[in-house]
Amino acid sequence: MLSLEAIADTALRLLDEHGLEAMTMRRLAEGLGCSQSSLYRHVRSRDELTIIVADQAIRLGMRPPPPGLDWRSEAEWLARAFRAFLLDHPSVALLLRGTERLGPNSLQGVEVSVDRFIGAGLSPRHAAAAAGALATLIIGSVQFNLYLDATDPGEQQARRALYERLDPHTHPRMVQHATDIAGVGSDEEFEFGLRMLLDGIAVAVRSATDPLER
Amino acid sequence: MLSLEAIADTALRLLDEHGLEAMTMRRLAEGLGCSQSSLYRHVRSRDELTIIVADQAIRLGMRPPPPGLDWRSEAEWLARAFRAFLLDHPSVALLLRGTERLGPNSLQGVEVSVDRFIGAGLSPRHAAAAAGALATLIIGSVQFNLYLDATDPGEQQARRALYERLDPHTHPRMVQHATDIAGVGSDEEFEFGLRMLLDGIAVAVRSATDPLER
DNA sequence: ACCTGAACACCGTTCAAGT
DNA sequence: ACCTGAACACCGTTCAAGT
Repeated sequence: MLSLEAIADTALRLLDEHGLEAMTMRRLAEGLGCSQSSLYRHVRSRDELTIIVADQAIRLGMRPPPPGLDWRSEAEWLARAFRAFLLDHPSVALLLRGTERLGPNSLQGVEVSVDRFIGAGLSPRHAAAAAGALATLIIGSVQFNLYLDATDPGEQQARRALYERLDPHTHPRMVQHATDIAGVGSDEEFEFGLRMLLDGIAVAVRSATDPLER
Repeated sequence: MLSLEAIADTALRLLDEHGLEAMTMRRLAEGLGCSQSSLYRHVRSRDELTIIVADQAIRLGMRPPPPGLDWRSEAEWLARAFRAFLLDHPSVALLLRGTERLGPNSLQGVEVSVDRFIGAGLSPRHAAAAAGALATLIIGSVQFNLYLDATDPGEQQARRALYERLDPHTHPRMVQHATDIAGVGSDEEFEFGLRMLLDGIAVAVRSATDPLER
């Protein structure tokens, strides 16, 4: 017997095992042992399905952080946990386009983020903006590095070679610092971006909570 | 007579006028007055085409900033200019997945960003990471808000209504601050994120250039 | 050597026809 | 009332056949 949950589960399995292009209505029906047309009884369209699957994935990717952390450590913990989940399920990252923003689990994520930033001392508007910027950084950093594995020395080497072969007149920095730049993987980029963003938020928190500023 | 440039131009036109789903090999061939198969003479696959188009779009989106700006003002200028370009060509944002990273124009963008951050005082590794984080924020902020126009009062109102109707037990902040949170559009989110990120980078710049730290 | 019509193996979606 | 086979209107890609 067909249910929305069963459809979402099978879709996630197809995604993980065979990638985004395998998440078709035909293969979904085959995996569930029903006809393609039956799927449309539970889902308006493939687009709607991807929104449901994305929201479901967000539920799976959100893990409660250990208690007792300050706002910054907790933000780091949540950000790293969700990023790790996406790295484990790379095709899921391709589904996250903002369209799933209003799903129940996404809303739960916004609630948690906004609550913590308000707790830290930000205004509701700033808290919402900070939560959005953080989510953008997490999801974007996975999405924009999906097919680049900088930990693979072969790929790193290939990038370095490409940079070194550029015209030193038009790309002096790339040529000069080819090894350094090629060596910056998505982990390092993410951790640096996270630190910068949270440093900036810390500045905002201080100026919001500093009695001299009020 | 068919050329890669003509193909990329027509693809961009299709994207702008009719969206991503219109960028098909068939419609491309029709627009160019050639057969579908001819396209494969210039392009290995549709995937390769999207990479070429993405890189071409990056060229169009990069405008030289006015001279004389300090590193931070220049970063803001470049970020806003590229974001404005993407908002003008929303479907282009859907193409940017990191796969285009090694195209000639993307490499030019990395060169410029890295050069400025090194000029500000960051190490090459940090400069590369900062450039990557900034690009992620710009592109992600457009991508994750593509179908949400928060300046549209109807949509803002709908979001507020949705937040207000949530269970106050599980979503206290969303209910309590529904108006505030619904009112934060992608512009505000982007500007806040940009400020936070650059504040954080400013901290790194100070600690890298401060003689006491060396 | 260059080009392409037609075909192949897929898609998402619909709907008349079945039970 | 519920389900689905078959069809429709598309895809990307290939390749034998033409010039």
